[in-house]
Amino acid sequence: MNKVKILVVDDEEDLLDLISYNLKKAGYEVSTAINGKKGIELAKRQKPDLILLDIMMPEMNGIEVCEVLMRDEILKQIPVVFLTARGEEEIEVKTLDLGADDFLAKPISTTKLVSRIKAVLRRYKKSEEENPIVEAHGIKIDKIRYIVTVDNTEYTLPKKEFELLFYLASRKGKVLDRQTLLNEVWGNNIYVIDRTVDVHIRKIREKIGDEFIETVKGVGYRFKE
Amino acid sequence: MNKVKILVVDDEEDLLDLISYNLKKAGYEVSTAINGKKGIELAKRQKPDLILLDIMMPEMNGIEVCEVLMRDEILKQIPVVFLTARGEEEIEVKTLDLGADDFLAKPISTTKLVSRIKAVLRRYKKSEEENPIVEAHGIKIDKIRYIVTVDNTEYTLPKKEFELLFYLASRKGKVLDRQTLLNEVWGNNIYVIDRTVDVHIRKIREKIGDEFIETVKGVGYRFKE
DNA sequence: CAAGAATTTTAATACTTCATGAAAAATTCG
DNA sequence: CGAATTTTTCATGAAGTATTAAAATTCTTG
Repeated sequence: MNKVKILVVDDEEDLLDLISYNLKKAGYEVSTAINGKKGIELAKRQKPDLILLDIMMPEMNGIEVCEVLMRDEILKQIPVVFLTARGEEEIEVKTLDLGADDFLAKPISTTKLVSRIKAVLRRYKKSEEENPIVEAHGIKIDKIRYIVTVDNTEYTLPKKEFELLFYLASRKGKVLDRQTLLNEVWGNNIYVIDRTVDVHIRKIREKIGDEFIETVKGVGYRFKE
Repeated sequence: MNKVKILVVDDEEDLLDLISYNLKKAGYEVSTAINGKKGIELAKRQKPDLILLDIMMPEMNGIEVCEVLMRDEILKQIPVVFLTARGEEEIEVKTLDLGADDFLAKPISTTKLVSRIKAVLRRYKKSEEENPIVEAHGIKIDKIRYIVTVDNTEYTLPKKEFELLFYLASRKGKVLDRQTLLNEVWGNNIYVIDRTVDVHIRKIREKIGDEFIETVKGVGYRFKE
């Protein structure tokens, strides 16, 4: 449940701030670059989930940046959304084959910005997702229905408890420490003390019984194999 | 083994050739029209499975073409994907009302063109394959007549409410989050806050009773299995 | 078996989410 | 056009959830 990372590249600092602020408010992790070169560097280092790229920039424009990205086997996978000013001349529309995922004309409403970005991300949503139904020892954890079944009794756990259980059960036998669980289930950028995990474990056990999750003292928790 | 037919309408012959070439390569049967009027003629004669429509065209623009198509009982069923040049944001809003299925901003890579078209066709096909009558626990939802029957009492729900209910009921047991519901029931390109879903759910419950749709806190809604 | 360390449990508090009512905006239809 | 209906937004409070702190318990090890 890590936050989605977005890289914004624009030479106008004000706009960078504005966009950054709104994307953060919408729950994204944002990094910014003030020119194309820095943008490429950051992209390589961070591997963001989406790049928002201004076309008109001095030195290296957005299209050039995009061309560089496309040459990298990993970076080429990342969806790119272009920002363009209204009235900018067409840039060889017919021959360009850049792989833009969307275009947003400046100025753009923040609502629209966010929802367009959501739409693009949605299209890219990873298909390599975990199997949504985990079964073992008479327990069935169904992420499609958000229902846990133990010996034909159904339980509805609250979101965090369900996701914690699901995460553990998807990795049967593996001991996971608290920090890992926090990172993976809660998300990287959340500030929560690790005792919180204990309490959730306790609540899960309270509901479905304590034979499924084992404690490994000094290390973490493990779903019974 | 009929090929899927796509009609491309654009006034720029080069672009028409480029798109046509790539769609054919992707296994589609392609026909082209160089202006809106010819496009409509061809659509009537051929009944394509999808229409790719440039917005900016002389004489009759893409929006006008679409409006004509919408007046025809048969043609209105065909999904329309718009091609829009950068900076034509305003137009986009209008086309939403027309029931556009997607937007492609020029310039677009041919790979993306094809994959987006595939996505639209997939989505469209799915809805065709849905059984138009869903029954469960004394409720019958009939999409042919747009009537819901609960214990022999008939209800006529407004469009959005009906479609939301139908969508949920067609996926019994599956938890659907608000964003998915918005995308699937409202459409990809619409900007509506997700609390809207809540209100519609409430109206549905108000009318047919609240035993059918369950709330999964923090996740979404689910039709009782 | 006692001390220290780690976990479990309890309980209090802060935080989220959703249902609801009402009103504004958009759409439909006469 | 204008009234009726539908759709969307907004504000609020109640219910449910998550988090923290702290006390009780269990476990480990010398």
